[in-house]
Amino acid sequence: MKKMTDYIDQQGLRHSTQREIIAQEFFKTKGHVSVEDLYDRTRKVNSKIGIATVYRTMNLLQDCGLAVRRDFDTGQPAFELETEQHHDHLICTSCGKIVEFFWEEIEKNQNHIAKKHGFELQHHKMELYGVCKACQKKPKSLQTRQKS
Amino acid sequence: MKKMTDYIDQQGLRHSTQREIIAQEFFKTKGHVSVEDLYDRTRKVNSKIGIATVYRTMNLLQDCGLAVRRDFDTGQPAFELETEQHHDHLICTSCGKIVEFFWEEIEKNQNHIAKKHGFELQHHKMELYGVCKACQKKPKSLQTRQKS
DNA sequence: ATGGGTGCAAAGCGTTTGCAACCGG
DNA sequence: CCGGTTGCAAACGCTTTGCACCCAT
Repeated sequence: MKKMTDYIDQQGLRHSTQREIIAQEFFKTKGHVSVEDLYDRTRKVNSKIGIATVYRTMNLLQDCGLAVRRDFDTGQPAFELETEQHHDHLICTSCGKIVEFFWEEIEKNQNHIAKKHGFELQHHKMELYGVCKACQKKPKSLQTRQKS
Repeated sequence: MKKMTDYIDQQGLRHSTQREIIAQEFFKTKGHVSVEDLYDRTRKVNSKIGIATVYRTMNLLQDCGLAVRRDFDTGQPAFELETEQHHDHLICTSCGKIVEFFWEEIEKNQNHIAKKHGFELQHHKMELYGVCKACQKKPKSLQTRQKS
């Protein structure tokens, strides 16, 4: 929160109630939020907030280094709090649940693979897709709800 | 090619010049093609082909198990020939070049990671982003052209 | 009072779809 | 001839933008 207000000041931007509400709702989130979710939740606080402002604020939060946008194969991007440590994700293809994990071997060896092919590595994306514990209990026929 | 005609017959679908042209152009591709590229190339063969037909044909090719759609963080999806062996990708963030690689450790251990979090693994996605050899020679300022 | 911020609606962009004409079997 | 296929344009879903109005500073 403070990081955002600092950024706003330092960039000569302005504070607004909308930004505060949206940021607050975003910080309240433990895991990952979609724009939709965030929009719905902010509307409960102030029903006049437009979706464009949610998009604009999320872009601002990314610029501050507070939010990261993740594009999983779920149809809609998810925002999470930026953390110091890189991590990857497990995504439930049934309910959309997202779990973070750290895999040391990847972090250690990704550079070798890149170098082997003449690439100078910048970053990577590792996503495991599967069915989470809770969804495994559902009948198979209800376990699908992927992007397409 | 034969696999497609077989599939068309067996599904009671029909053969058409458009499908043949598009499929042929797709098979001609060594690496990865975007819809745009494919559309441009098929138009050189028959300028009346519409983009909707390209989309429809690529969906058909996916249904036959001949094409795979890859959604990299490049802004536009790429289609590649379906292969027996799973592999992952290195993507040049400057020119968009795509290189395939196989990383045994990942294939072997991904299940452990998933199980550890209670997930039943279905598939994964591993992408390394960096700058390819050719692009490393360009001035740094020209090395970016990522999605956003 | 300035000029950035907001809401709304319109515009973008890539992809899909409805429909009438078309054509393969 | 029948029903799948095509091209075109319209519809879509998500995100961005233009603009007049609003409100921090």
